[in-house]
Amino acid sequence: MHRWPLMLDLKFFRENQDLVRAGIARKKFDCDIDAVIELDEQRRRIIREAEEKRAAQKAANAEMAKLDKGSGAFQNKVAEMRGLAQEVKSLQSKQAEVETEWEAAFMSIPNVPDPSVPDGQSEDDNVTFHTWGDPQSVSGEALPHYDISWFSHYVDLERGTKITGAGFPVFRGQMARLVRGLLEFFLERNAAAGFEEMHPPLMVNAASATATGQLPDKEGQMYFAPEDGFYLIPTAEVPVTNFYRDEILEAGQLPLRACAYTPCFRREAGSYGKDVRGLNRVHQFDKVELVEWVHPEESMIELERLREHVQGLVEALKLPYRTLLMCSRDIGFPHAKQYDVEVWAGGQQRWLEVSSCSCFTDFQARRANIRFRDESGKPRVVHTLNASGLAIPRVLAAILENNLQADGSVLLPDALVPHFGGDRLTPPRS
RNA sequence: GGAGAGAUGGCUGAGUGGCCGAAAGCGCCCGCCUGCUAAGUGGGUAUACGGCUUUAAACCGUAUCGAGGGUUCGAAUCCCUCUCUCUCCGCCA
Repeated sequence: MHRWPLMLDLKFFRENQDLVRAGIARKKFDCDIDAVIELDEQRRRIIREAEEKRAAQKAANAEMAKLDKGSGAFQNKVAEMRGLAQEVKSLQSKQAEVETEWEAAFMSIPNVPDPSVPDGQSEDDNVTFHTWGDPQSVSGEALPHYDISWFSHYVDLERGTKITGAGFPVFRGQMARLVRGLLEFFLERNAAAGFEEMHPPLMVNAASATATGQLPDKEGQMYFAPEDGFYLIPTAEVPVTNFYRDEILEAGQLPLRACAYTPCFRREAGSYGKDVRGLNRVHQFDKVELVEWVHPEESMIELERLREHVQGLVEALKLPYRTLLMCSRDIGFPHAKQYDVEVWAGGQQRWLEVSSCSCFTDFQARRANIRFRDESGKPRVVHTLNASGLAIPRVLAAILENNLQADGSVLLPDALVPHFGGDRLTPPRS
């Protein structure tokens, strides 16, 4: 009686419980698969019963349609059908109840990791997949960005705290321009690579957040406006992926590629005191995001392409980086496979994550009900991918740290010069 | 925020309590016909879930006429709530 999204391939799930179980066991999420299976059985039992009664009711209705309404036979039939009508009603409400319960249980099941994802217990088990540039080659002047004398002038965290709260920086003057230049650089480079630029809403409803997997997994990490039931987006992935929610695309349209610049809002609950200095972790930041909708058979190849594209962005900025293949316990709830790209921040002498390139296989597309017509004309669920391209604050941090000159200026990579309108950021006057 | 109008299949658009999953037209697909094209002509043309089946197809059943709830033996059709769209007014970047 209800239409619910195709959350998982039900049949696959039922018939390959062991695979699903084994896959999920490699991840870090708790979920009760037995409960889901039990609820599914219960659900199907009730559906069958309710539908049988309903079919009987409909058959009787068809007969009654042919009877004279004033006749005794008609009146008898009405009396006879009263009981059945009650049964149908109560079965249907029971069905709705079980389905709601089952759906909630189902939504808590994470995606299964791809076989190529290495086992691992923590971030220490992530595999270094690729490196580029020499971390030791950075400027001898390197300082943590937050220790650069003029940093608090250009990135005013104190006033941001006054205006809003901790973790809401105000970028000023040349730094604001540099942020804008970076965004422009990323957007243009992505557009040149075939990503359609989008400018989406910054707030989303619960259905959208559920489709991409933020709900129910990350409920506490999003800012929420209860009056309207809207969530501030933690990434443009959410509104952009939902662009095609509940749609059936044509096979010829795939792959679809989009990019979007948006501010991102993250409560970062539970990470207090961890990496929070300067720009390392803030509650609002700018990011250009890449999203793709692809044919299921191409998603893993596309992930590699996407990763290479993202690496190209970092290379254009001349920032040493490494790409990690994330291990099973370090990939996210909706992820099948994930690479993180981390740039070297020479002042802090540490790696900063600036992009996460992910393949969600059909996990998000099922929840979002995004399908395409395959060669035979049958609807099939697409695969989605996304990547940051790139997140601004940490890129900024690395540029500041790695390119700091003795006179306090920061030399900018050639690629940014036309977007910034100069080849270096200079200390503020006075 | 106030007043009014509306929401039906890929599209247009009928349908105001009883075989309505839904007329008709358009589009699309398959066939026929036709020097070619156009026209004509016959048929077909949703999705999901459940059942059956080794799988799939076929088949059977159920649901879906913006969403949710109600009335009724029976709802696209009646009632309530909500959402959205359009028009007018107000407010406002």
